[in-house]
Amino acid sequence: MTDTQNETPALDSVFHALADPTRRAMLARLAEGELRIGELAAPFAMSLAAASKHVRVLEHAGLLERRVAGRTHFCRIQAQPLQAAQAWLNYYSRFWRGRLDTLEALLVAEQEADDRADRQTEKDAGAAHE
Amino acid sequence: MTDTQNETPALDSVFHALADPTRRAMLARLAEGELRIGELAAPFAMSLAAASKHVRVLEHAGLLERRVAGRTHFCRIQAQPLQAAQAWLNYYSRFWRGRLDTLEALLVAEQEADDRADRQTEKDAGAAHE
DNA sequence: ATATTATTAAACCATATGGTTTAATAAATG
DNA sequence: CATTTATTAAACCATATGGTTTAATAATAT
Repeated sequence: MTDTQNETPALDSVFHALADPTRRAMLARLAEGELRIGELAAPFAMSLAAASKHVRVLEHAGLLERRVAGRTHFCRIQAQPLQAAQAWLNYYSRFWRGRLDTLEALLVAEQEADDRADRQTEKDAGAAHE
Repeated sequence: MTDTQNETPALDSVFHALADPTRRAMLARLAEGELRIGELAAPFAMSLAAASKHVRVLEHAGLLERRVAGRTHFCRIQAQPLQAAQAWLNYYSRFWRGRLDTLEALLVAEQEADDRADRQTEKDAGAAHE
């Protein structure tokens, strides 16, 4: 685990940005290509000003880059910061899965011990039979 | 893309829960095993009540399960909801990476076209020379 | 029975969030 | 130049967040 205190502000803002369905939908659309603020806002039942604020949240999280061309602002996704979030999730979910695996391994080991015991008794029974 | 509207409330609460460093640190510790609320709260410079609220946020996001034994509450991680978050991140970061790859492929293709053109003119020049 | 311990409830506070509406700014267009 | 278009700024509002402190609750321990 690299840290948990220094890379943290980025994670804060990235996870926070992702915690809103409007913003996730915006990112989803941006994955297909560059969009103007107006286009980005269009699908949502909210004022342009509100959408504009969501864009800024994404921008501050580093998930979106803005290119101003005249009076229109073009937005493109910048998914690099997602990697920190992914890394965090992967690390801890692996940790968790590891724990589950350990548990499962224990159960399997128990089961196998039982199986061996069963086979042994079968064999014994068979030997007695033969 | 499974949806973007129905699985969304879970994503909301999971990402929101993860957007706070205290809660991430709590999860990190829980990855190592079950802890009481008091133990979970100990490392943080905040009241027990505040920590207790963080625990509830994690609980509501489904990331933490509480087992009450007498007066003490034991918490264990329940990382299943992380998978939805992981899935979202993986899907879109792959999308993004795909786009980058496409862009890169275009640039490489252009470069190769240039190279071919260069080789051609070299060859022509060579032929003229010979 | 009384005290101690583990945790939540309640009331409160400052600040953040997600919206709105009404300007303001600045660029393209008739 | 006047107007329309694209976007943000500002002021405002309700509710949420992350804290605090001081009870309340309930289970142990003395």
